[in-house]
Amino acid sequence: MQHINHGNNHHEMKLEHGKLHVFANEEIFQSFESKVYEMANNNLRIPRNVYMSYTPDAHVGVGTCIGTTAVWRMKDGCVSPSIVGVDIGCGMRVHTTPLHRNDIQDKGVRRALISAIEKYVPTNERTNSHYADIDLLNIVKHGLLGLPEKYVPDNQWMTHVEQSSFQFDHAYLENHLPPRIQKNAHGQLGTLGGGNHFIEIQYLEINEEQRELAAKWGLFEGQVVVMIHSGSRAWGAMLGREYTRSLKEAMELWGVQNPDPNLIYAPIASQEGGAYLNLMYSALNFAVTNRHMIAFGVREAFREVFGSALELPVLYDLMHNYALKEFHDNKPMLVHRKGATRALPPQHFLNTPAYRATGHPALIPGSMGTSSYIMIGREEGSKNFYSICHGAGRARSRRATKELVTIDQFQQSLRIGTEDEVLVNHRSLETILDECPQAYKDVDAIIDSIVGASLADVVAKCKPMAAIKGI
DNA sequence: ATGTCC
Repeated sequence: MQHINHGNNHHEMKLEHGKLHVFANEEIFQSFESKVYEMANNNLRIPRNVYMSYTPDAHVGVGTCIGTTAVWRMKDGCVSPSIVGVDIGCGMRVHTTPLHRNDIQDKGVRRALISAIEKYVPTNERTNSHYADIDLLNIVKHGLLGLPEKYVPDNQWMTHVEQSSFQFDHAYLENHLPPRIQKNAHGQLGTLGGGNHFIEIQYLEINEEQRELAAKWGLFEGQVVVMIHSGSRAWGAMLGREYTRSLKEAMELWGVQNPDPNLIYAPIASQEGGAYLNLMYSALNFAVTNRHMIAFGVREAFREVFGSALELPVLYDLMHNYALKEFHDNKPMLVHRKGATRALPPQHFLNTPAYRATGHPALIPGSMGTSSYIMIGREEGSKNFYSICHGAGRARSRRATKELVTIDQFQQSLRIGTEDEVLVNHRSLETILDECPQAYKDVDAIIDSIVGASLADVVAKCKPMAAIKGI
């Protein structure tokens, strides 16, 4: 495999079927196993790919590595459900509070917040939605624009998001809408889900060099913020599965060959490709609304503890599993991000108007017990279609983690029993052991890779004080 | 990721 080191944590790998760019510092670059290059090589066989890259958090996934940015032209390109990933529309959201970390240092206060959040945000609702007056069809068709006004505390909840609504041809939806999926999905609106999804209460450490920008964004040293990580729940998973099956059948019919049976794709212009894109947009609408409603519940919880005058403005909401039509060099491209986060620099036209001048906050979670980050994109990010990492990235499988790490070690990483303890909603850590920090790469090395590659800068570090997880 | 498999 021919390898060009461009310096600044930027590597170019010449694989059999095309070029792969890798953004990683030396330590992370050396840690990549050969399987991630095999996967890239299979992905590069998809016709007319114009760009493919890994961010430093890249690791093996189904069909495609998590941490992939892959681009095709709209006019003759392909769309791949495998490069979007199974949790369509999964993403991050941060709300600020007027509170200082000292206000919630008391463990009793933090426990009260955890209980209140659990009351308003079910982790795994299986009965009826709390929100009987929300019309699911309206949500999947129109995203945040489909919400009744009473669920929008302030107009900035509509404007401080990557995208509030995704438009698509609703005919595709109406033809593929099993009633069972509708019922399940409605019951899940505003619920957290399991796996790596979480709600964390954190406090900020502002990067001195970005103090001006932090202030513009309303951030201050020691500020309490709430970080939310969730996706499209069963809606995206079930429809995604259905469309993966239909694309697979189409590929067999067309005689398309790929060594990886889990790698699914179709031309954007094909009926099947178009149908998938339409489904995907409905899932993005569900996902952004789901995070909005989770935040709405978190706001209720904070008001229960601190009084009903308290407001929780949204800092930003953005996704890391999707395929978006974006203009790059004035040409319409389909940019797939699977475990990759858009980080646009100041003045870039793709910024949502509220963040046009400053660039938007790029929200990067760490793992339980470690720091998360609020970043700002740089001009140089154009070399990677403005993609940066989506988190620490898994270092080992759930199973391997459970075999390797003890409960004691997990407790230590949460600093249980100290002043610094990260309080967790679970009484036993056993059920979420596969989410311990030891399951993930070192997030600081991942961020170092991104900063060293000049893709983005750190605005604030977010230190965990309490974590709410599903199972 | 997902009422985790019909």
